[in-house]
Amino acid sequence: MAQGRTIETLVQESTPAIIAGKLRHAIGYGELTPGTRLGEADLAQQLGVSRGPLREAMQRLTQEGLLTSIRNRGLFVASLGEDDVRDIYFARTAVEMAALGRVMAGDNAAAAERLLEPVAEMDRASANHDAAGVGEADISFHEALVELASSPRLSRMHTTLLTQTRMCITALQETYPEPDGRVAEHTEIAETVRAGETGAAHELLQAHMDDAVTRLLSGAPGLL
Amino acid sequence: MAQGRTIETLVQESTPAIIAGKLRHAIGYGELTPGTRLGEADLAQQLGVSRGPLREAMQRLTQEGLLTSIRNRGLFVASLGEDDVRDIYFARTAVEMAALGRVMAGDNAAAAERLLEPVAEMDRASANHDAAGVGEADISFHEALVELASSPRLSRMHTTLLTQTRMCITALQETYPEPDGRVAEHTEIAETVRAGETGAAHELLQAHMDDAVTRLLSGAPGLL
DNA sequence: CAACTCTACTTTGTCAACAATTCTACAAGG
DNA sequence: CCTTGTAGAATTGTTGACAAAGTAGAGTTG
Repeated sequence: MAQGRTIETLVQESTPAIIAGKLRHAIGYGELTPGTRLGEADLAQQLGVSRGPLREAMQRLTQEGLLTSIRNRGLFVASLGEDDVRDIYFARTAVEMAALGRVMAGDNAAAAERLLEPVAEMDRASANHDAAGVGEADISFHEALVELASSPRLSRMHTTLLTQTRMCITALQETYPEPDGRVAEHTEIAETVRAGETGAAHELLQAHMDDAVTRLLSGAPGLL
Repeated sequence: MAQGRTIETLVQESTPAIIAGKLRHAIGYGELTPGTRLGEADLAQQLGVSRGPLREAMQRLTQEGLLTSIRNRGLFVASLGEDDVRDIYFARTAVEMAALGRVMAGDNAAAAERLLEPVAEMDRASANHDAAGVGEADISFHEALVELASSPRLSRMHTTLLTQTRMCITALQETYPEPDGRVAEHTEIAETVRAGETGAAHELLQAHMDDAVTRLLSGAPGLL
């Protein structure tokens, strides 16, 4: 991302893109909870922009599936039911399995090193009993995995899915279990990558995903 | 989609969504070729809407990656280089392989029937020497495959990828080879699904995708 | 003759006002 | 008492106009 240039790139990204990023963050971290109605006038004033650019940004998020639009009634933060949780992880599995396959066709050692960075961060956060930090490092691990596949389209799709994953995690933060197990799980995946054991790595990742779903759903009897 | 109701649903989709659909179609079918600059005033008048809704629609397509935005200079139809073609098919493979896996965990016979519908259409078009029709049926086959997985997120991601696939096909329509082979290929996949031969189906689909890439790239020495 | 500068034009980015629709509250009737 | 109809208020959808940035061309200068 930030390529240490002498002069920072002049071409700034468009205003709607910036606003969309802020909204995406707010939604992912629970500042805007599912079902919330996004009043244009309020939001615009809050963000210091006019309604025009804000509406453009919201269209982006609608396209991503983070907002649902009802004509003449406004835009709402998408609600996630049990089916949605299952679908999010199903789609994530599809994306990350493909990424894993491509990564393991390349330099396994380098990939493992890269993957162990967020694991170390997770370990650190775990030692500090920082539940949010553990969650964030978890996300970083999977983000790194997909980045390593260097597929722009896979990464783009994954970004949306990760935002929705954050929504799930934020909404059910109490569900977070023993962090030591998570550190071990991720370490194991990284080490399997290093060893080049393709089949095992895929199985571990699949199990990791299935675990997450059952954990989330067992902790969420009602919908989000 | 169309659920034969007595009274059709009253809530119409938002204007930006409609416009985005039209633009997506125009881009997919080559009415707007890669690199084209989209002047707002012209397009708005041409579509019979004002600049506001049009801008909102274009933000959607930008989010999808169909348009690239350069601040203060306008929006351009995304150009597809060789790397993009490879990436499109890599992402499509990820999505469709996952869909295939889920489909084959269900009713294989029903799935095969559904998949053979576009194959029949392809055969018909092939008999009429209708190259475009063959291509469209090809797309329909893969669309049906993903629909059968009934995963909203996978379908959404796939829609974008199919638009980009159409761009490739449209840009290199001359590359289309003997349609008989294509009919056979798709038939084989559908029949393998019916037989429940999971491993074989995945291998066939993978080969099908790889073929498509090599065919597209061999026919496209220059970029699109 | 090439390169630079300045001017005018076109286009995008942003904003504020108007029109249309929906929600809320309240009153009337069965 | 519940349902139905009707105003008012608030919000979204759309349009048009203004300001900023970029582009193209002619003119000038080395």
